[in-house]
Amino acid sequence: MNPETKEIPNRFDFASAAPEIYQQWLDKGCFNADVDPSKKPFTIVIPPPNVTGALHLGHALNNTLQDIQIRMHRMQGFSALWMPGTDHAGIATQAIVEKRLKETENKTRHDLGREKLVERIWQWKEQYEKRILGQLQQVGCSCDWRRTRFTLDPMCARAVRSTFFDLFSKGLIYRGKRLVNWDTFLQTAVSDDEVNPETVKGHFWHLRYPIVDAKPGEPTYVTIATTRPETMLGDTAVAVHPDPEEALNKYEATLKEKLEGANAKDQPGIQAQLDDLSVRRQELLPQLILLANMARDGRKLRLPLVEREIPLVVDAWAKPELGSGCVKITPAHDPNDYEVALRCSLPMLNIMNPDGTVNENGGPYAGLTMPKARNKVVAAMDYLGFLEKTEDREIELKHSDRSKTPIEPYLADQWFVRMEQLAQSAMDAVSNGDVKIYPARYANGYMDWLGEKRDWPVGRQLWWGHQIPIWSKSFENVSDAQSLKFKIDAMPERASGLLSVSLEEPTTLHVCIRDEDPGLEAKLQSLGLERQADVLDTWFSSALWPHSTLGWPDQTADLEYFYPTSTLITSRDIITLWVARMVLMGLNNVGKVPFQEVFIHPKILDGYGETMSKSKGNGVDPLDVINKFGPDALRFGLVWLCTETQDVRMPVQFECPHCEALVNQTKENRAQPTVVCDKCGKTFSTQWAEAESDKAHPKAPVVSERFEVARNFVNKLWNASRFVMMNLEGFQPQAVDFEKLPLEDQWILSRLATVTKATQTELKRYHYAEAARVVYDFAWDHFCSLYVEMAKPRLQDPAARPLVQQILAHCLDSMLRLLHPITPFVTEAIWQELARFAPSRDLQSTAPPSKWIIQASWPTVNEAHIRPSVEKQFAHFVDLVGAIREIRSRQNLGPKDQVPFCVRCEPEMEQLLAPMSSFLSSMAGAHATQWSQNPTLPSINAHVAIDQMDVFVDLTQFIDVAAEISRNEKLLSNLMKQIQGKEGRLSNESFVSKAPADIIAKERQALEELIAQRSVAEQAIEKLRQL
RNA sequence: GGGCGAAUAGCUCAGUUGGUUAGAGCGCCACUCUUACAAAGUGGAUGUCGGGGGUUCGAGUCCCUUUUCGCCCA
Repeated sequence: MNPETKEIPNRFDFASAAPEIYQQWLDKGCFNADVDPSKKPFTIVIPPPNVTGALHLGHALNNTLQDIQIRMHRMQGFSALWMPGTDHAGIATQAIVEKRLKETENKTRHDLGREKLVERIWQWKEQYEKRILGQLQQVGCSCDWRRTRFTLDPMCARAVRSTFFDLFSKGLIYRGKRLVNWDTFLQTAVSDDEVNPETVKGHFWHLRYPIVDAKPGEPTYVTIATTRPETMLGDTAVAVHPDPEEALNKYEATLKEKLEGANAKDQPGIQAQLDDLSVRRQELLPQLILLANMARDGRKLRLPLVEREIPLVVDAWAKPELGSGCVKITPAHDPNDYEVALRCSLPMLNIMNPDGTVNENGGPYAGLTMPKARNKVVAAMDYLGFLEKTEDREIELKHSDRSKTPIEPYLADQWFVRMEQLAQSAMDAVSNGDVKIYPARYANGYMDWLGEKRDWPVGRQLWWGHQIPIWSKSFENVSDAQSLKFKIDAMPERASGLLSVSLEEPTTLHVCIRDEDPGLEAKLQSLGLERQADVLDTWFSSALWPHSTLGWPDQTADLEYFYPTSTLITSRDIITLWVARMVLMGLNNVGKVPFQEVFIHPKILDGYGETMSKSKGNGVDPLDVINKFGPDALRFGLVWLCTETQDVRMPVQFECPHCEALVNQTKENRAQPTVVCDKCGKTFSTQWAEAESDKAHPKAPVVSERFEVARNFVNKLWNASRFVMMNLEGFQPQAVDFEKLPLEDQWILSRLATVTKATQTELKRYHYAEAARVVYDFAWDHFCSLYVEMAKPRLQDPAARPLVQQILAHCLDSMLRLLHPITPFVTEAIWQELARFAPSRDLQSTAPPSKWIIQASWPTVNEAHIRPSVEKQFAHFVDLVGAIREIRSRQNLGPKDQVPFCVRCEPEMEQLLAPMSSFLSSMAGAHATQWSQNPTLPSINAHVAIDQMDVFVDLTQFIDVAAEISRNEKLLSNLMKQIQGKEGRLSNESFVSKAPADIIAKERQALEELIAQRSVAEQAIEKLRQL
């Protein structure tokens, strides 16, 4: 043994090695990517993590996948830029800081004021950005850290201003009244994408509104039904269908059509609806027709409680087939009612304050929260006799994703981006292939969402974000507005394109400024214009990420060289919110798509198929995994599970801090503050521990045993390398003539070339798990279990030794390169060691490889080495070893017992395998006595039939008769089953007449072989029984 | 209600255009501390491919239907 190698420990000490290696990469500037005309660019922009908190396992997966592409392309000679950064995440971040403020200081944001709050959030950002970037570094991410950006930094801010100004000038940004989802807790509008419907228990209240001056024969009241009775305070009409009879006819027709097409199970339900319809026709229709006529006459209702007169109107929104056929209209608090109000020119009455209490329009109910107002309204209506009945009902209630509180629909001023053209451009980019989405099925959702072309509400009533760069003023009359507009149009900044102005009908003026310009802002303020308080939706700045980070709006060299980026790797839940918007903004701003490919990776779920989250207690912190298994195991483990079709399901365990046992996490124990270890019986605490008594127990990290496979693999790689290095003493690089190599060398080189090719192909098409599997099998099964085992005796032979050393060194070298993108630390550590023993080891070139594997070149595929015939021949050897090993095991032979065997085979096989006899001795503990077409069989033997060979192991010394009989019987029954199947198939006339000839021939041949094997087995049993 | 996806060994997952006896890792059983690795080695056991129909000489794979689960949208 080489004395030097004694120093190599038999475990990779990742805890001390990884940070050191990472620091060296940093110091050497290995991650830096610059414009280099001699290279092709390869660019990825990171999906910027939110600065709301620490990274979770999903981030670890996302970033590992990116790092693999970056490292591979860097090795392939690209100028590989990975652009890092974080996202300010408007609502989420502000919500967290506000929550903190409330908990620790019992203050609201209004106590602090805008400036102070924003200052606090910056502090939070600094803290978490540092933590997030640190985590990425521990995972091994090779980002160009010099370029780290933040969506709220000056560079991004400039891009946001330019974009906003451009869209505003093109008339693609406008302000309108829209019904928004109002979060009364955060006091901001949230987008449709940020609300979740939840089914809750509620009621359906039937209320009566009296008709003013009902004439004889007319009803004295109308009945309406609602799930939100408090909104009656804001009612401005009641609607009835203009032609109830026609509407019912239409409804009946659709029901009948549906009935015909329905299956037996659904039919009764539809029939019941039809029955209900005919009752309606008789009992309700005459009155609805009457009410429609009264509405046309301009008749009024008296709205109880607030005692307002409101009109009865006709509108098709009132469905005669539902409820009473009449519907209350609350334009300011319901999207459908809002549409009705527009059609019928009804007033819109807002009854809610931003904090979720009833405002002065609610009369006596002003100041109450909406739920309290509901109780009072219902009680009062009941008291007055206007409550007809109350039904229990399950209702879908929208909840804010951020605050988890119920949403109040609410009419407010909102800024919108007009999506018609922008959305179309992003759709075209995918349909014409400029942007390719993998896996392709995700293009559907992208297309459907963009296809709706819904205008994008971009304003948020927050303080944390890019403030909308618009100054506005409303006037009493049109002429005042016009005259100011004239004045502003005449300003020099207007002519130089720094300012744009638009008039919102009828009398509001909006001015947008392109750049941060305090002088100009002051000028506008002196004209009485005031800046909009709202900030932009977070996704507005994220949408610019691929070009804003490269310096746009300046035409920088970076932008020219690195844009469009090569690929975007992200998770499926933001395909619409983020990916689609990046495409349309890139096209609008730069005129080119932001990336050529998009890869959507799986989500990580826990063992129950639920998404991991801190609030459930099933989240796994990547750092816990790194501490236990190492960064390479974390990465390899994630990649190993990252398959095409399925989400990653990962059962989660607590690691007992007392005994290190893994305790399965259940839905019960993951919610407890303390858990008792089922191995050592001691108690440990979880993330929920708050009481001092609970906190006294040590906290258990949450990990997953899924990473054990990867940890073991890293260890295998480490030790295989250790073996190679231990045996490189006296190594001299030598030229190798492939054609003259022994079979085993040709074989491993053929495997290596094939695996190199496959790894590269699979990684390029984002089949990560497949790539990992290919290298894993090569390293473990082909290299370690076979080639290294065969190398052991050869290394003892002075004649063979130099060649074996050369092949070992070369294979290890290539394997390290192939694995480097997935497991960067351990490969770099081994690479450094290997250079001490074999500074130059390439088969083709004598030039020493790069000092750092991160900068080494990607292995090239040597097509000439790919030999299917060699691999087939070698398979015979592997079969033979397996056959003998099986007999040995069945006979319970000790490892030192050498058994003789003979083989019946053709001369070609003998030629092939006889030279490999020595390997059979070392690997199977067996020596061949004969290779022949007609060997003399040992008197007591165990027979195994393998492809083109009959192997007879001489058991004269060892036989365990019972074991051998039972082995043969089992074999026999297996053979019988197969023979039966084949005979059945071959006697089936239609198979013989219809199946292709080659398939039939194959079946026939297989049958013959099986029959031959059957008779051998039968004879063997017979013979054994006689002993 | 609409769309997408999944269901294969005890667990987590592969399975390319339909074609011998459906694979891997973990776990399990047995035997080995054999001088790279016990986080290892060798061998072994384990499946009505969710259910039901259909197409085909032949279906885990294609078609229809159904159940369950997950995600997205309304």
